[in-house]
Amino acid sequence: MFIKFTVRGGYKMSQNIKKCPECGSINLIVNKDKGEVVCKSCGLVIEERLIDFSQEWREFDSDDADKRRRTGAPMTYTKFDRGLGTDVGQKQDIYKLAGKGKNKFFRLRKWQYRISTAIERNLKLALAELKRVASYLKLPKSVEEEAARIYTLAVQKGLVRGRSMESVVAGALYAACRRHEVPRTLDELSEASGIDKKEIGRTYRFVTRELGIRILPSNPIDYIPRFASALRLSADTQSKAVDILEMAQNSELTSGRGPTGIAAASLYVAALMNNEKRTQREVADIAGVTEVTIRNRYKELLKKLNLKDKIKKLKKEE
DNA sequence: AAGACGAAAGTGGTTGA
DNA sequence: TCAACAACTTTCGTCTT
Repeated sequence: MFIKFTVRGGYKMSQNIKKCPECGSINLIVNKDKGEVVCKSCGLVIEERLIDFSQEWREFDSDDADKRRRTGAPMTYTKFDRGLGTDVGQKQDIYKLAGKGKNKFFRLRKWQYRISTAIERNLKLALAELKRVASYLKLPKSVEEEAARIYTLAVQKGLVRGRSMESVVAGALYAACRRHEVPRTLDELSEASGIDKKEIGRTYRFVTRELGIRILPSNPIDYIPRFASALRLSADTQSKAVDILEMAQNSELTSGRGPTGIAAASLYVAALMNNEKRTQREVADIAGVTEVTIRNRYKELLKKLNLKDKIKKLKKEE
């Protein structure tokens, strides 16, 4: 006989059990509920924990789906109730009720409204704002989700009190970006959310400290691709900049310095070497630092990495 | 004339007493 | 809580291309 089971993905596998290995009988019973294959003659359990991967139902229309599906939408922090909330009815349901039923219905709705506590209402607003800023910055969904989680925790700990909701949202987003290694500068967040840069930094520090979120110092390399594309530099220059950055990190030029400044400087050098020169001002604007900072970093890079000779060589070759 | 460079003074945040 | 401090910025004058 064949015991057929379907593996996820639709791949079908059949296991060929023909007869009982003990008594040789071909009289086998498959008990799907228990997941067993038993020999009818001698009672030997040939196979236990048989797994049936197939769905035991199929859905042909949305009615079937409603009746048979046992799971709902995925849980998400980007909805104020994590996507798990239920509403008491929509208007169209009223017509199915009459008299007493109608009254009950309105009562329930009213109560549900009241039960929405201040926290939930705050979350609702805040998550809308979060969504707006995240999409403005074109942040990936995972970051948005993380930021929502951080914000939710912050609200639960009462950290929003005395601070503006928007600034906490911005702080949570900033933290989420850092954790997911898609750093945005404070300036960018400031522009997107309309909150003062200092304020975002303050709440960011406060929230991460209070929630005990550990955040690694952001890696300058993470900034390279974004800056490079904003400056329309070639992929070659980009990888060169990363090389330079790695060399800089090895000679401990990077510690204690602002990561954006270093990223900007190595991009500037890489562009120079690849004959795709950008002015210091251009790079500085994109990276959100001043020319002076780039100059300082640039100077250090040349000195420590002996790039000066290389640049000179390149120039002579031209 | 634009860009690069450097000096000097100012800013906001951290650290250590 | 305050002063010292490091990193970064702003501003401005000078030099180079």
